Amino acid sequence: MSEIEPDTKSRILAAAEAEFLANGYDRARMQAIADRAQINKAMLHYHFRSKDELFAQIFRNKAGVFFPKVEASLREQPDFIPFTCVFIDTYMAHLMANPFLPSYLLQVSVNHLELLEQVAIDFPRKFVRAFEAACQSGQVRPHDARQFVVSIIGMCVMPFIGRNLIKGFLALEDSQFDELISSRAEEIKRYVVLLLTPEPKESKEPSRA
Amino acid sequence: MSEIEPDTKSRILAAAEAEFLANGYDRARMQAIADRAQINKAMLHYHFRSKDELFAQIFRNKAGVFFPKVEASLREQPDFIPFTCVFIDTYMAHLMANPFLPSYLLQVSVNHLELLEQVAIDFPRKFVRAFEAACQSGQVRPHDARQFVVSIIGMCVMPFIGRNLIKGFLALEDSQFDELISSRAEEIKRYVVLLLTPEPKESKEPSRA
DNA sequence: GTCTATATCTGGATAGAC
DNA sequence: GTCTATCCAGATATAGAC
Repeated sequence: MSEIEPDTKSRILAAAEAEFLANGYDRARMQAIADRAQINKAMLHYHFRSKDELFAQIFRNKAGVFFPKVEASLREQPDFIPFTCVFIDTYMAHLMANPFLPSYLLQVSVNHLELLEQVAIDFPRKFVRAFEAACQSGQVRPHDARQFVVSIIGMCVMPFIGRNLIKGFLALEDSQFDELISSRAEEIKRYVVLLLTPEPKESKEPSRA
Repeated sequence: MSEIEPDTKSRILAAAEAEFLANGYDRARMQAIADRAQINKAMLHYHFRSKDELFAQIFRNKAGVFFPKVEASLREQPDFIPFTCVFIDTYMAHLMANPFLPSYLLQVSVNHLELLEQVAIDFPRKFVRAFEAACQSGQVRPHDARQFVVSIIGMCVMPFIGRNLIKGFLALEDSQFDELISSRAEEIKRYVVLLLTPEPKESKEPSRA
């Protein structure tokens, strides 16, 4: 009408995003998306050929923004530890802004693996290389880089994919849970610093037999 | 025949477990389960009323074994850190024996939340309480217990729910990935020890031999 | 208990008028 | 571009013979 309503296509995208987020790909219903967008089911197929295509479009949009932004935080820096801390802040900020992404990625990794390949994501490997360099230069405590990456990702991502589970297990209210998420970056950085900081050289302590 | 083949019902259960693991609840097909069990589709409905019922049965079985076992590792112990290490070993061992469970739990937490409530799982809260006690007694470095729990779970569970993702991101072969999983418990325990060990007040040696 | 055949239902996709 | 009506495949579930 006269309102500055977003055009149909973007309404559909927003509606689909919400529906996919709420229910996951398999349980998401084209009808429900149409309802959310307040249009007819046929319009979905007019603008996007299929459910698959619709999902792929959204995923590409999101991933195309997300990964470059995260990767931008990976600019070379002299010190690896603060560099990692920046990465964690960036990563968590983007997750909080796009809390659906981890679940999407899991979906994709099971149902639409080919989509992943279209999005070049080499920053994990870059990270691993940077980590290994830092290990050798003695900047960080010697450590398996891949284990470290898995730990970081796991700690960051867990609250987003396991929201219901965690809330249930720990008997948390929504507000408590959101609070937990918002202080999560600090928590993870604490781990990182503790884990990576090399033991003082001349120490009297036995270097963990 | 004359072989000591398991009876139909258990064959179905095993087949269904495999199918649910491979494809998740939504993409699991009753026909595929029947094929795996080498019986007819109708038999599934004879022994278990519906797909939902079949899933629920499996879940209850598994959860009924898993949680008590894990909980058993939570016997009171004098020192909280070794106690946590034992917990991690137990937890990871059970995950490796039941690699589908984390994905199941996620499924359930989205689609079948009511199933979770049937399985009494109060060990996370017990753990939190034990943790807080240890904090106050100065046995461990002061710390947010719930954040800690989320971190542990995330680190343990990540490789099981994100197998494809991790393999893709880090460009790992199956063998490398399995190796990563099998040394994972050690990795996590290293984090735990570093994080929980109180800073040496003045002493020359941290109380860990 | 086990099968074959079939009913039923759901949901993605298309045809065609406007 | 938008709608109504419809198709059709795929999947769960049931009927009923053996």
